[in-house]
Amino acid sequence: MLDGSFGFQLKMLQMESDARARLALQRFEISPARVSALMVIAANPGCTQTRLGDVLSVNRASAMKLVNFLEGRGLVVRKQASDPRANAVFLTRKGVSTLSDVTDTLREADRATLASLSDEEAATFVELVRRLRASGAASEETLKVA
Amino acid sequence: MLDGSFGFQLKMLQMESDARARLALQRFEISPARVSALMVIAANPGCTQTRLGDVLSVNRASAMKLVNFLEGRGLVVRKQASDPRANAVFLTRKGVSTLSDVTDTLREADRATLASLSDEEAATFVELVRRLRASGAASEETLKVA
DNA sequence: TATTGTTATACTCTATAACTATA
DNA sequence: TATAGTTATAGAGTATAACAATA
Repeated sequence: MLDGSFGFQLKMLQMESDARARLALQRFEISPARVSALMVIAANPGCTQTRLGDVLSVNRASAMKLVNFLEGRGLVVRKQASDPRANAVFLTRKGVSTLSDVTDTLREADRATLASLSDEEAATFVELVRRLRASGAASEETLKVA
Repeated sequence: MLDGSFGFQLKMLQMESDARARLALQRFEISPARVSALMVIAANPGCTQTRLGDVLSVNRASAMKLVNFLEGRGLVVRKQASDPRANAVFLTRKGVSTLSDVTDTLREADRATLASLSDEEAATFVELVRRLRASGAASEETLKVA
């Protein structure tokens, strides 16, 4: 069976990782993507929806839907930003505790994904992903054109 | 800015890789996913649509749409399989030559994705992805439940 | 003039379920 | 009964375009 291009291998691995995370998050009734949004808001208290979208690489309209969902769940709130055009988004108390539980669950899922590697190999892999991400972010404007 | 969970980092990296591949494939007017299907058929001449779907982790209906597209482009043909219920899918002459061009293009895109790593690091990364994929395939039935 | 949030709409990819024809 | 292909339909996720309020 063909191994295919590296891009394909990477995609299949990511899908595997996502499926594992989705399964682990079932009891919280939340998707991995929505947890990511929650994480970004937690790390950037009071961020605008547009800024959230930038970090997640989705547009304003999509970022708004994420916030709508999280707000509907009582995990985040919209407050008035210094610029009255913008919303400042914050985690609620419930959002903080939910994120804590969910983070533990995701950590386990990540561990399962990397289970076939030694501790050293896994650390190397995580570090290389981090570096590739860091360098890729620089050329993101170029790619956005696509 | 939050680095987020490993799964999130992996997803962002994959999206970056996919966007790059999509951009590079623009002149062929074909998506990375459809090229992957073409690659699988090339490596498995005469494979059924169901088998194609298994390898790509999509169901029969989705695999059929991929074959419809590739057939419409004249890149593959459906022939009668030994089991008359099934189709045997093959690359056409045009499919072979297109795949060759497209493969070169994708190789460049992959190189660009890994450009920030040294040759040794890139080799390590590719190898670790391959191993993670190989081990994950074993537990695929479990994940499909999700 | 540019930007934020919003709304409505559409597109892509995939899944599900039902049907047919074979095994 | 089980499976391959097909078809129609639905869902998730995202994008685009236009609008109001504000900078």
